[in-house]
Amino acid sequence: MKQKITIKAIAKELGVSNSTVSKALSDSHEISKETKDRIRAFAKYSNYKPNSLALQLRNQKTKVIGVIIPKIVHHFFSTVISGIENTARERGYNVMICFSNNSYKREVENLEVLTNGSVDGLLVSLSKETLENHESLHFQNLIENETPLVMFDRVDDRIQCDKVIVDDKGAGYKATKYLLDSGCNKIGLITTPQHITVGALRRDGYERALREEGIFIDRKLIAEVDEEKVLHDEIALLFDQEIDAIFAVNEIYAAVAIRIAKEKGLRIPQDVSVIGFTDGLISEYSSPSITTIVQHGYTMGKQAAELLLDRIENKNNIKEPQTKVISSNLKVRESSL
Amino acid sequence: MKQKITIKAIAKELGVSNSTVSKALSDSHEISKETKDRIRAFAKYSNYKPNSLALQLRNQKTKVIGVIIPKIVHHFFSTVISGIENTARERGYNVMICFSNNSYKREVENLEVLTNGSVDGLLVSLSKETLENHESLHFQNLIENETPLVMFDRVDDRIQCDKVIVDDKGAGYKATKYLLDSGCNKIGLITTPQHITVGALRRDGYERALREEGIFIDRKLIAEVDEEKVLHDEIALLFDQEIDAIFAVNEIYAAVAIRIAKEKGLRIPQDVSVIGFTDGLISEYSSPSITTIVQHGYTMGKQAAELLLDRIENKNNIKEPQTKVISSNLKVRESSL
DNA sequence: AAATTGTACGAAAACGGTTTCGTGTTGACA
DNA sequence: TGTCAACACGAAACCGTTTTCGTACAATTT
Repeated sequence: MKQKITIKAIAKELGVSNSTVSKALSDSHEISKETKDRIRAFAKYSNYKPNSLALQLRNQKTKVIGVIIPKIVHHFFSTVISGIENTARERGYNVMICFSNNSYKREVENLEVLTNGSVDGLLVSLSKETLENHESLHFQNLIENETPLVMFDRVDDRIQCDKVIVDDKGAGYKATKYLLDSGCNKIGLITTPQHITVGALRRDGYERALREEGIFIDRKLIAEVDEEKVLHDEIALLFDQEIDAIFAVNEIYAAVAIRIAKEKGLRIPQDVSVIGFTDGLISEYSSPSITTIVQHGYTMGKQAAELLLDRIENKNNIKEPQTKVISSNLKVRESSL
Repeated sequence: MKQKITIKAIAKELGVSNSTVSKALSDSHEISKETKDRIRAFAKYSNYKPNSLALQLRNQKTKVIGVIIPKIVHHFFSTVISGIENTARERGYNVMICFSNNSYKREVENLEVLTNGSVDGLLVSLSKETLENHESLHFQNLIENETPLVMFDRVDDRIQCDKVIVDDKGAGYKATKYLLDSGCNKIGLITTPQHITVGALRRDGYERALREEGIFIDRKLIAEVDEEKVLHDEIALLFDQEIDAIFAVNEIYAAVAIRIAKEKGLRIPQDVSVIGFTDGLISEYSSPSITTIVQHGYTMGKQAAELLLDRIENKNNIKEPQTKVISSNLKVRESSL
């Protein structure tokens, strides 16, 4: 890469001092019109652009926010990123994105790198490993440093920072209630292991809806699946029970459930209704299209970014961490009555 | 954010000079063991970490690569990003991601921001608008500056830089040939308008395969769809013709085609075979699952990043720009015979 | 005893900007 | 003619680090 032109070079070329050039370019009243014109013309001619590193060092701020997410190849997270990037850009910030790949070690590494002065604040969604092992001490340093930090979606309650989460419990309730209202009462649940907070919360909502109707919560109707390899088989077990509906905590589980139902000769939604979670392309384009809880990832990203930028710029000088809850709604499609 | 501890602060605290601290921390032989120990102990105690901005300015390199892509909420691009981030990380680089949102204006803006010294090189996939209007002059400056630049997937041949592309023509040929070999000969094509290079190339491959078999290329069997709103209707028109197979240049088009076929009471694949492009979640999880050309986005990202990092670090001092072609293969699933 | 070498550290420049604080020149005014 | 303000610009510090070079002192060699 060729050496870019600097203020020094301009100063030398035109026989003036650095300060004069700097002031001329920032339209200071201290500089005469003739000098300004001369300097500006030359700067434009030589395609001068201020070196942002130098500015960042001087101003002690980078106008960059760091983002750490579990993975990018994931429809929900990519919509969140989209929301983050958009609001950041609107407010003059850039984003630096890292992926923990659901590994604790990589999350810590990313944290190390990003907090060495290259970002003004952080947006984090915790990795699966971190959640499983309940190890979030690496964020404690940030809190002590008063580094602006906002967690979203996959958060740890023990860390005192701003948070943006989905009303998973409410959404689970909403989906289950819908199935109950449409006449189903043998509702299977396909969820994650309990340490994945979002899965656990959606399950809570499911159970609450059933209890309200006085329906016994049958463990046999609940499948906790984890490993992707045995996904199909584990879900198939559920169909050995007598069921008239399925609530799946993500769209892949829902799609697999539909496939199995078809294999068993069951009609959807006449024999089995299916509701998924996270409104992605699968839900929209498969046939039958899938009724889902839409999660508003874009909104989540937007709100998280706004919360962070307000902290960074100290807009509202609130001290206490706040938590925003994004409510989700049901989008009824073909897979439910 | 609290002021972090600096070398200066350590020096002052211990009554030594900056240079001594710096040297001690980098284990220079110039410093006595006792002094080193004293300084290191204090640095560790006070949780000292070098300010990366200062280092970047000093070393005239940021260890960051910039990425500009049309959009992130797109399975193929997110896999590419994944490949980029992984190889970058392995080689000690971070990535800064921007989205043009398919707008020329935003692409230029992003370029401006990223090339002001904050990145060592750029990875770009052109926006739709840029491709439509054939305006890629904003990249000419980069070439003149000798800024390391690699374009991938959506490239402009007129820009002299490294490129990584998919063998779209070959893939289109491969898909069509497969349909022909399986006994189909009235093959509909669902593609993009001609200015989208990838669509045009896949169409070329389609036409070549037909010509080789001496089959007349029927314009009525080719649907050029663009606006997402009328997607369904435009594709439906194709089914007014007599067809026994569909080749769609992306998976959404394929999914919509399957839906329409089902609506018309056609069985898949017995009555109509369908092949899509870009192996995403829809193809994998919908039922029937969709035969697709898999594009190896991860590999593309990886190769693009490697090409760029080699340029940046001047590994192989090749001068001429090179182009890598990623070949794609057909993944046969349920939607084809 | 003088010269050389080695050790251990400090001063200063450099990266590319901004900003504060002079300072020389001019013109107006008493 | 002396004083003062306004104007237009330059010197230098600063952001946090590395690195070159200089140097004081002690130890060794001649």
